[in-house]
Amino acid sequence: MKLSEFELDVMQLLWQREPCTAAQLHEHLSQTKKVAYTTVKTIVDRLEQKGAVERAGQQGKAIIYRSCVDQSTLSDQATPGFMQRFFGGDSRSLIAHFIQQEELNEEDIAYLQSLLKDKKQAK
Amino acid sequence: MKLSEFELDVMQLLWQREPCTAAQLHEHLSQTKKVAYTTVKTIVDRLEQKGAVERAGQQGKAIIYRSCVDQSTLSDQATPGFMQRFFGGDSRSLIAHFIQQEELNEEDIAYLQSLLKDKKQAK
DNA sequence: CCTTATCTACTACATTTGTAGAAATTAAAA
DNA sequence: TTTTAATTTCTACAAATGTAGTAGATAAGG
Repeated sequence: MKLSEFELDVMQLLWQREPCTAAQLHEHLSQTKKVAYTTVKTIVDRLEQKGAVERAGQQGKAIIYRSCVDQSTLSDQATPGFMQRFFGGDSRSLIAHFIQQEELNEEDIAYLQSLLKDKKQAK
Repeated sequence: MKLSEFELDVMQLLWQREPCTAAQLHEHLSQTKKVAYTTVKTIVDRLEQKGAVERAGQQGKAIIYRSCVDQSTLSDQATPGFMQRFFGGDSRSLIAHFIQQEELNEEDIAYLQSLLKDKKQAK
């Protein structure tokens, strides 16, 4: 399943607070970005058409939506293309990039170290 | 600078073998994907318009191109959006995902471990 | 020098994406 | 029950994207 950037922004919100209505999604998106309610609703409709979202009931006249794909499924799909296009397919340099650029606390670091250790063991 | 997927595919090739002509790019892309020469040339033209690529001479009647943005600049720009959209902005889970999903040899693992150690030290 | 194969430049078009208004509907309020 | 305010549906449209054809230019070969 291929979703656009805006569609993913909506999915992101939905994953965090589902089930919810288009109005609620609009509410939260508005905090970051000036956007009309109908624009958000259009995106939700497209997500429904693509089968990423489904109706989970009503609340007054408003439709309650819920996701029907999960984040990990989509990130699994997107990951190879991203790695190829921005890091020439070199997973090591991608991981290195993130380790160096991103904020990580001691606990995060310890966790990632343990993952690497496991990875090594598994060989 | 915002480039499309196909544009990035061409950039990727260019970074690996620049400077080169549109015909050479087409040659390599053809190995993976059925695509007309003029399609590739159109993408190169658009990249030139966007200022991602420039002319670096001629070879017969063919134009030789060279990139004028580098991979790290573009990946730095793309990274936050990708992390947000596919991992809810959680860099730790993104890195974890890649460590677990991707193929890494012992040397890669050692390298990444040293980066984490540095990261910890720097605190 | 003329022909030709190749390359560029220009144009075209369907689809997707971001964006939102207008019209129709309906739950809720009065 | 009638009005109203919020929602859904439908429609629209510009820009970006993937895709490629056509026409014109030109280097290279004969």
